[in-house]
Amino acid sequence: MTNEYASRTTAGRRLDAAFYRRDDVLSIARELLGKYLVTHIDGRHSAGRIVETEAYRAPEDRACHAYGNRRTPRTSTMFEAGGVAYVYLCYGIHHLFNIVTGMEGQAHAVLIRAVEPADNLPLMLERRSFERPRPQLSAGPGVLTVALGIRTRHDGSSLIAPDSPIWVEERESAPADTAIVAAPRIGVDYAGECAAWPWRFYLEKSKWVSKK
DNA sequence: CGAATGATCGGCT
DNA sequence: GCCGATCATTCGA
Repeated sequence: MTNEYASRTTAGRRLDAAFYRRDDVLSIARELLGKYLVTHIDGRHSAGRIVETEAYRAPEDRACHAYGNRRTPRTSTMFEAGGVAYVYLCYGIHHLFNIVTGMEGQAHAVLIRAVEPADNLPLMLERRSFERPRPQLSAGPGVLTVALGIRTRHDGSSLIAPDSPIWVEERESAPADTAIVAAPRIGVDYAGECAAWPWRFYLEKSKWVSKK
């Protein structure tokens, strides 16, 4: 793997429109575990192995920003065809990265909650002002975006286009179903009964998950 | 225009 | 475990 921005060399198979543009966001959230989130941002390459995700699905999901298929300037990205980034500012501080899925008009998305450092660890440490790797480097939706250089300016960015700054690729065989835990999502207590739905998925044995 | 509110994090008790 | 930071977004007046 190279760290040169000019090179688009990949270590695996980039996920395509057919992967993202499916109706079942829960399956996609599961299948993203073990895939690699790659960024070429500010002329620099980095990547992390996805170990924790959450699914959000309008219209019935009260935790989803597009609950009831509510279209606002912010949520419009979620209604695009699958394969683009939905990035928004949370608590005025944190940039949270989601992957839009489904067909155009379906507001479905997968929040990436944690990654294990994969490519260019020194850069990820630098972006977080860390001396040495430890889980807080990239375990959590607000910190992994810092480690990978993702910001709200990437909202709406394609994950499919050949020159896109962010994409996901497959580098290894999928984890066994028994290695995956399904649990309620984090931080959505305001969402009533939806808060209990087990739409959070993580690799049970990973040390890089935000919360067990 | 004013006010409320977060799909979080890190520091402090 | 608790709590404040910090601001774009949203909604209501």
